[in-house]
Amino acid sequence: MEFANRLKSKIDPLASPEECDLLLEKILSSLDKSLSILNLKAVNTIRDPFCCSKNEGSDLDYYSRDQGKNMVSKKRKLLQQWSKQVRISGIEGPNYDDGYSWRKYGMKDILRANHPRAYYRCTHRNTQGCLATKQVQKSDEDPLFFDVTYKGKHNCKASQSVDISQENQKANYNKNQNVGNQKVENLNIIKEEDFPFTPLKSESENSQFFANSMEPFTSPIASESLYLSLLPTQEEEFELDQILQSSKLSHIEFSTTPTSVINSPFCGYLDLSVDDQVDNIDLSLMIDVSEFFT
DNA sequence: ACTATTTGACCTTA
DNA sequence: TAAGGTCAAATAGT
Repeated sequence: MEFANRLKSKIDPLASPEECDLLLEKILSSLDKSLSILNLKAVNTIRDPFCCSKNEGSDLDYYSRDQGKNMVSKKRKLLQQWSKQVRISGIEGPNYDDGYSWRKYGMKDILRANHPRAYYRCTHRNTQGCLATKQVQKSDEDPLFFDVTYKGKHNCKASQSVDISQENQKANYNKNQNVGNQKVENLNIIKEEDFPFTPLKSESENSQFFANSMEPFTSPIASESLYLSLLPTQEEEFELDQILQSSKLSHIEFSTTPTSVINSPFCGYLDLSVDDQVDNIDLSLMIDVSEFFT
């Protein structure tokens, strides 16, 4: 606001274009940072339990075909549903390993979407009756991103075939070795709404999260690492709140809505494991988001 | 031979 | 009725 007011006062024939450009740049930078702070707050709004439990247990009339093609009225329970967005820039593409084995059973062009949606079900559906499914669709905004929607929980025993702690070790090794871009499998989960599976121990210990789409926050280090289940721990969330509620920030007011945040391409987590990234945020900004988007 | 994927047809849902 | 979701025969891969 301050920069904008300054710019406003400069709009006269005497103001130099360079001066105005500088102020414009500062305003744009502030907007970026503001959105980053909103992303932090989105962590809490996205994880509102209601958003994931609303479908659970609700009965719905439907008709299913029996062997004789007769239509039979039945009740069914809608499966619990989760969604997350995955950024993939490596060779794995949408077939990245999330620890479960999936069988592709369909592909569909979606209206007003540039990329088809792929349908997967758990490999153990027939053998163990596991009803978990997932849908994968390349993002329209950024071809490096995939929207993944999980439906139903795994009840199969043969799941989680991948030792994720080993994967994390490998990722940390790559990070420490400062491996270049070539031939490194990159997988960044940048948005997650209640991961459908019980996080493994190594995941909660290593939980790291970072903002997506915000170039200043997509560090080269993070983009070369493998992250799985990036929800912040309770301690980290508490830490976030502490930062946001510190004296420096006591005047900040957030007025976001979950929907707008979730739909924002900037929605994501900030990687708290990289301290200087947090330092990059100018937390002294005052934001009233309701005015921000009107 | 067995398993996984592709893809057009069919079914369900709103 | 259109769009999304699933089925299953054909095909590909091992």
